[in-house]
Amino acid sequence: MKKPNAKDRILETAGELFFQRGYSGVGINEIIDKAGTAKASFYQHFPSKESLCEAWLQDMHDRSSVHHGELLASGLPPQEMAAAYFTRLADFLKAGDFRGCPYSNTGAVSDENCLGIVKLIRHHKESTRVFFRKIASLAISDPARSETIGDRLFVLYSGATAEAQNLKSLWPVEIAREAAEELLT
Amino acid sequence: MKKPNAKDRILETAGELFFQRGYSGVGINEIIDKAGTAKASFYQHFPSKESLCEAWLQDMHDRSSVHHGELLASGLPPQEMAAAYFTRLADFLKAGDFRGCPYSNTGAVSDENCLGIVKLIRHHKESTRVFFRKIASLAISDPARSETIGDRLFVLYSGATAEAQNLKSLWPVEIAREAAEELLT
DNA sequence: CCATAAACAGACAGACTTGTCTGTAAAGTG
DNA sequence: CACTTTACAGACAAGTCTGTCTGTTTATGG
Repeated sequence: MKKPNAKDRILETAGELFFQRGYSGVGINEIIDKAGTAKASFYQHFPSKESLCEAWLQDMHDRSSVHHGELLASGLPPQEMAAAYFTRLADFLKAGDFRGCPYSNTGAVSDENCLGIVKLIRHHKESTRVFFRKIASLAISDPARSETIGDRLFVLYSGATAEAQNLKSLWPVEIAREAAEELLT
Repeated sequence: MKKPNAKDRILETAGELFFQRGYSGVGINEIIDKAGTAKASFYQHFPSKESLCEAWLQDMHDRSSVHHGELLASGLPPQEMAAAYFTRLADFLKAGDFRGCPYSNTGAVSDENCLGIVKLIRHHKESTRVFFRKIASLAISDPARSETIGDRLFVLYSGATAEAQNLKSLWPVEIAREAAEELLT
């Protein structure tokens, strides 16, 4: 009988629900019901729904940073690094019922006065861009060219995620993976 | 003093608002207020908010089909065709305050029981994919290869649109345009 | 044992949502 | 003029949402 504290349960439950149905599609009441906490407990830990969303995005970003770091430290050749990344992306999308990128999905519904959320999305995306640039720099010696290729990998990754969601299919990820491997040759 | 009929005013107003703030971020009341119609008039033309959204998506799809057809019939060499497409995409995003792809944004907030909306999104995306495949077929003789390149153009286009929205910047579109030109060489 | 902190339950306010309803006014058509 | 279509105005229902509040229970440390 695992029973983490209320804050962790809320964060985990909210994460699943936000991911599955989107930030605007989930209400506080459902979150606390599914997490088994009282509303007062929720507002003791999070001042608002928006701040809960920020905590969720931050949490995911930290996890993905770890993953990026591990992959970069793996010593794999860059093509295989990219291939491993896209393979893992495919697994992630399939497991999540093709719900796409949580950051992009959240950005699509948060207006510009959600400053904290917008900033977290931007920060994560920029950090992902840097990750791809690092992969590219392992395969391409010319710095300017490697930055360009890294950015292309980033755009491919984003498009693959978005269209896998729209089309509920994995072929965009396969296409992106192949393209990435060719770019890194 | 132009005064189109109520249905057209509703459709136009809703289109602007949906695009700017997302399907779930705009209510019927605001739409009819800004369109200057009564609620009863709205429900005389559209059985629900969802059907209004479908009409909007269909309307945009029809317009983009015309644009795709014109570009394909322009007689331009494929690289220039793609370049023109991405240039126009950049203009569109800039003019729309980097609100990204209306279809993807709508898909991010419509659950799976919005069957009509989901179908329209898929249809538009598949049709855009076909458009890029046609461009690729003008540059690449091998059919299998040209389909692959077309799909890559499609993924690049999607990623460029999504990340221009997230980062509020045009560089993803520039990157995608350059990559597209290289793919078609 | 007792005090303090944390989480519980749940009513409530106030503002929003979509959609229905009644009734009125204007415009076009015979 | 009479009739029909179209649109107007706006109250209303029934439900949702976030956030606040009061009060009770449970657990933990001294």
